[in-house]
Amino acid sequence: MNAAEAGPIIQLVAVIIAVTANQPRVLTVGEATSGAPLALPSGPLDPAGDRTLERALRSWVRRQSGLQLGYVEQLYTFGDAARRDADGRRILSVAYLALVHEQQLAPAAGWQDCYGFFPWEDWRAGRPPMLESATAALRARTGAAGANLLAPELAERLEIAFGLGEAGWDPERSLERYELLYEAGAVAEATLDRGLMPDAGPAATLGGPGMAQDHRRILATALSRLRGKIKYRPVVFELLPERFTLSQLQQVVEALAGVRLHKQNFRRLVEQGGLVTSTGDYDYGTGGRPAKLFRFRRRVLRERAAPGLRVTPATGGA
Amino acid sequence: MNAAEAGPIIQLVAVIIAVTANQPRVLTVGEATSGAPLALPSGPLDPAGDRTLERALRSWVRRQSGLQLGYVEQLYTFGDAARRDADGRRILSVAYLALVHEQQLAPAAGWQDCYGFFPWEDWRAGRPPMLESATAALRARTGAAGANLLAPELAERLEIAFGLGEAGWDPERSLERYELLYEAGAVAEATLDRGLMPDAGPAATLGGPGMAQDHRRILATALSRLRGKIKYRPVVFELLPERFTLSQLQQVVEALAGVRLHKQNFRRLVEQGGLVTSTGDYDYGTGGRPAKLFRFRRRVLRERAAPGLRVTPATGGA
DNA sequence: CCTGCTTATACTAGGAATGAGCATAAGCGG
DNA sequence: CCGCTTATGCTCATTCCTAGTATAAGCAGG
Repeated sequence: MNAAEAGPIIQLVAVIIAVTANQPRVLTVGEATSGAPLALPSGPLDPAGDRTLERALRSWVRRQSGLQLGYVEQLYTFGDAARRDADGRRILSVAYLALVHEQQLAPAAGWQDCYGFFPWEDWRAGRPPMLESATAALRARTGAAGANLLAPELAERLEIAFGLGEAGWDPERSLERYELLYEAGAVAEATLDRGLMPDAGPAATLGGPGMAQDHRRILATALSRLRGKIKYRPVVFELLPERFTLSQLQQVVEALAGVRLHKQNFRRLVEQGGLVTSTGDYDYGTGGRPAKLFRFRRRVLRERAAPGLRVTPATGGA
Repeated sequence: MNAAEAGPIIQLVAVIIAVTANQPRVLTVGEATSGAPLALPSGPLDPAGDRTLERALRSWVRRQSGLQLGYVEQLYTFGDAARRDADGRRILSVAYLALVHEQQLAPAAGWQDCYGFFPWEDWRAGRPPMLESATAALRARTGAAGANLLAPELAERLEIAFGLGEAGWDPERSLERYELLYEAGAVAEATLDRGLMPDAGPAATLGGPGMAQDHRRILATALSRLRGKIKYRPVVFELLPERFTLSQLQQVVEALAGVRLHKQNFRRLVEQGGLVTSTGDYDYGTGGRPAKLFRFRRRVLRERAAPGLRVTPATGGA
């Protein structure tokens, strides 16, 4: 057999996340000014040289962008048949999620606001208005499915993903939401990928121009994973400087979860949970009473099985 | 460039789990009687035919074993340079986790007891005795690292993975435990893979003959994932028949988590949590008072964000 | 039919964790 | 000193969990 024809191309994709100025950011390549869509950084696997996939990723990220990645975890492997390169060869992408500290942020690089790609995911200022049009488009499709047997199942997925039932909005389900919108043709790339979706309807440009190929789906996968993970593993600290105030910590968590939290309860959770220790120092630049500076307390890993930060939205809404 | 030389081979691997007679089982291929090590079922990705990786997996599993898979999720992609086929070509394996109902169990197929591969993971009858030798081997290695800078970090990983600190035993960390044992040369395949581990020591056959290649690592990954997932998604029901008693449900959870649970509290959790509804029927074959038969209540997905089964070990220990 | 065994189910006291809010402290600019 | 800001401390009612005790309802054997 001919391996040249048989084997898909293997690609590594990096979703590199940082939080700056209360916004989750993702590193992209391609200029935003030109018409070319933004893309996630990706690179090859050198089958001869790289001992592990993760090492391969680290090495070309460092070469390409100068970033020395710290926390890295494998995210998902994307292999749908529609993924092809210019020559029509199938591409298999192994995606990784990386978290970098704020100061590591290379100044010139293309950091993009994550919620620019998913405006409906940020509830920090209350329920995002465009959710109405999004769910309306989806409901229309459910209705359109009509006599189709898929309708009730679709309706259930919709209800669960967008928190229309008693469960309410679950930040973790961002991937499911993206997938529903994609299937409904309500995001830009959906209509490009398939011609078979005539009911694209009015909301075809939800969330801006999207990204190259299926990179927006990869980013949605990363957001889901990250939002889930902060609940039971202390990954937030990978995004913060060595020393931080509790407000900073809370703001990073809120930025990731896209939800506001109750300040006093958050503080209690973090302090009583043993996740941080006070350095004796203060931050005087808060604009009010100076804030104690803390650092992550590694020992908590030995003390508690699942040390994370529960994200229970504050009642106030806004 | 020559794609035939450059591209690794892509393989799909299936970890197919069922629970029968209170034991988690995994489907394997290769005869246990001969000396050939057992392997997880694996198959190719047909780049021309299969639209998605998951479909590809489902189709060759059905052809090979006659099993029609229900619940399937992607597990992890394994791509270390050491993974090679007979011709020395690098293999990239995309592993999937599948759960099947007990009655789907093909009779003749090679179902193996999972804890045969990881005897230290089953705490249902109390702390497994061989843990002593395992941790002893690991401690020896930590000690041996001596002046090495790695020592404290290794000691911390050991403490966390095996629950030596206040946190106690965390069923979810089965992969970390396997990896530590592998690194220490305390499982059979470790010494085979590298010659560079002289201090294999006395415990070199922990957990029996192992599996082909790195399949035991893949199985450990699956166990970790599954143990984690039952806590926040109702996946257990994929392993049970349509109707079941609460004791059956509890036994399946216990089998997966490898831990005993408090009966009354488990019942309350499940019933008050709205995870099940009573069918009006009873199972009279329990040997005692007849047990109500329940079924999974799908609606809970709409009502609760993370409907799962917390696994808090019962105090009794044994 | 009563006894003793089994497993299933009901209920409860005490404690810990959680959700929501009030109150106070300590900077700053005027 | 006033009024604004942000940070921090504390309370209180409620829910949830832990670890039990107690009761129900089968079966086998005498």
